[in-house]
Amino acid sequence: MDGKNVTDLESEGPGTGTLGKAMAVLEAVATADRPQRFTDILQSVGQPRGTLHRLLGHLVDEGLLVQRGDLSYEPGLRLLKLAYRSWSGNQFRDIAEPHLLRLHEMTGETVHLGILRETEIIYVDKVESRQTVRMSSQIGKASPAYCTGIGKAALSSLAQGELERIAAKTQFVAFTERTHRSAMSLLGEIEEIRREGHAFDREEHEAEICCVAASIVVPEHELVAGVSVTGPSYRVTMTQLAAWAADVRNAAAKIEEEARIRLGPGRGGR
Amino acid sequence: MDGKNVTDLESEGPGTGTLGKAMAVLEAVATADRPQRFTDILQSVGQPRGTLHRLLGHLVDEGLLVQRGDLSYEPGLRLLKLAYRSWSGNQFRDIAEPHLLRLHEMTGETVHLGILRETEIIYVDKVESRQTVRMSSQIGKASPAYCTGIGKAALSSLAQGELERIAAKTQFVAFTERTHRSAMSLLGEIEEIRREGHAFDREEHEAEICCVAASIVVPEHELVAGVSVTGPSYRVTMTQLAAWAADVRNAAAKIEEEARIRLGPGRGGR
DNA sequence: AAGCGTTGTTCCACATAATGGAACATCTCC
DNA sequence: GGAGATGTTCCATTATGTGGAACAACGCTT
Repeated sequence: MDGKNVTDLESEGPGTGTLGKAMAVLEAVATADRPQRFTDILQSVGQPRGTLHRLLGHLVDEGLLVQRGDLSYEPGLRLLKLAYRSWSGNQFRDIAEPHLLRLHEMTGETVHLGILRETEIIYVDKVESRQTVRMSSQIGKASPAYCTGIGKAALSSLAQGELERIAAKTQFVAFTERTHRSAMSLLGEIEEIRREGHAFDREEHEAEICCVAASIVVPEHELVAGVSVTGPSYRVTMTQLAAWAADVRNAAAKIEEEARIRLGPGRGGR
Repeated sequence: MDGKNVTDLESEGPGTGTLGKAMAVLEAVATADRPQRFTDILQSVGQPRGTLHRLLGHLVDEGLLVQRGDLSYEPGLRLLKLAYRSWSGNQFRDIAEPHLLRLHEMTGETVHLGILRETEIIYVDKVESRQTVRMSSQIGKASPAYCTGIGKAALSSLAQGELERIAAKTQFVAFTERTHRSAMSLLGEIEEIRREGHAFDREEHEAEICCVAASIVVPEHELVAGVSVTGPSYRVTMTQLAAWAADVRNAAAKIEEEARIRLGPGRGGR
């Protein structure tokens, strides 16, 4: 029927049928940083006008999207409701929490917990400098794995084949001067990270922001994640970060150990 | 094809096609408070086995659900990613924030901001007693409108017809002794709330918890919401709540005014 | 260890529901 | 008031999802 859906944009690919298309549209709108108009979406998702129109209609009916007065689309409230339990019921986060707090007390800087999902890191928790900010603006945020500390740490703990698959799938965008520009460059650093046991982000994703990170792996649950301590370069030197590396590795190890125990045998009985 | 999907569980109803069924499944899993097994879902969503099986397969492929080792299903991380912008890009929340903070400073108790979505209130922000808790456990949570302060305040600002439609759709569950048990009972209180301009929750949803709330309405954006101040009964008496009512109404009015201005003309040009 | 119930998975003829090209509105800026 | 966008509707075509029923894989009990 369609000659194009064979190509993989970034999603899993073929067999997902109608739902896959709907989700691609949803993701296009949710990922964009401003309300998307019909034509915008038309371009990001390569679908015929008629189809897209109906798809959007359904998404709005379902409350997944909201159409504003100027006809542009925004993510709807229902998403928040649905996500609620994927966060609040997240045992892994619960387990990690005290360790994150401890790490924050030791360093005084922002601590992140993120989970690897293909080429992305999704942040599931954050402890930051005691501020009035309540829901941290980062929860649920997705960042590319190849240019973040947690991302690289997580990648480094994958089997080589898996790592290469993901590296091949990654789109290298030069966020800053120091961002990796190729899979080769990334794979090189991963080697080093494997030896050291921790990863640095030297202003590779955002200028003036750097971090140390270590990975957390729970194979029984196909869970690959990481913790990091992040700070602004003007306050946190690389030497300082290096000094924290052991603590970060330590925290990661503790979380990993506890998760293995408390999350149970998992899909071992598959 | 199917003789049952005509009945409305709680979702919009018919014309949403395949996507609608998928979302019903997703919602069933996300709403349940523990991992759902195939058979559990089979019962909550009235779909034939074959259909449900494929549906679940697709949802897992898309990352919306995760299948665990014991074959049970949980909400997936992708939901968190998708919800991210429905929260972080939410202008209304941004606008309300300073007012919530002020209200919190005045009262010292927990302040909520919630938006009405049919029969439910979805909490989009929360300011609580300065604790170490970071992401408030409430963001994205959905509670029934008929037994919460914000819910009743929001309902009271609807046109009578709309109110009755929603009341008719509501399932009255007796959470506590004081929970409304019928639409009639609810409609009665709504009358009163309209006169007063604010609503109380007298331990109707959770024992030992009560609140005062006032509604926020931005018709241009089809937005019906509310703010509340909540506290445990042992510390916050009804007299105390009544004393705060004016402040709550005031904050609501301020938010409403600012939202009208800053959110722009909205769908007026429809 | 055989038997039975429960739970999850696969198959396939069938028709519903998605498809997408093209014509029709509607708005916007010269 | 016309030319170029941008959004909406229509409808014959068939791919896609449907769901009954048979099958497989447990986990209990006898």
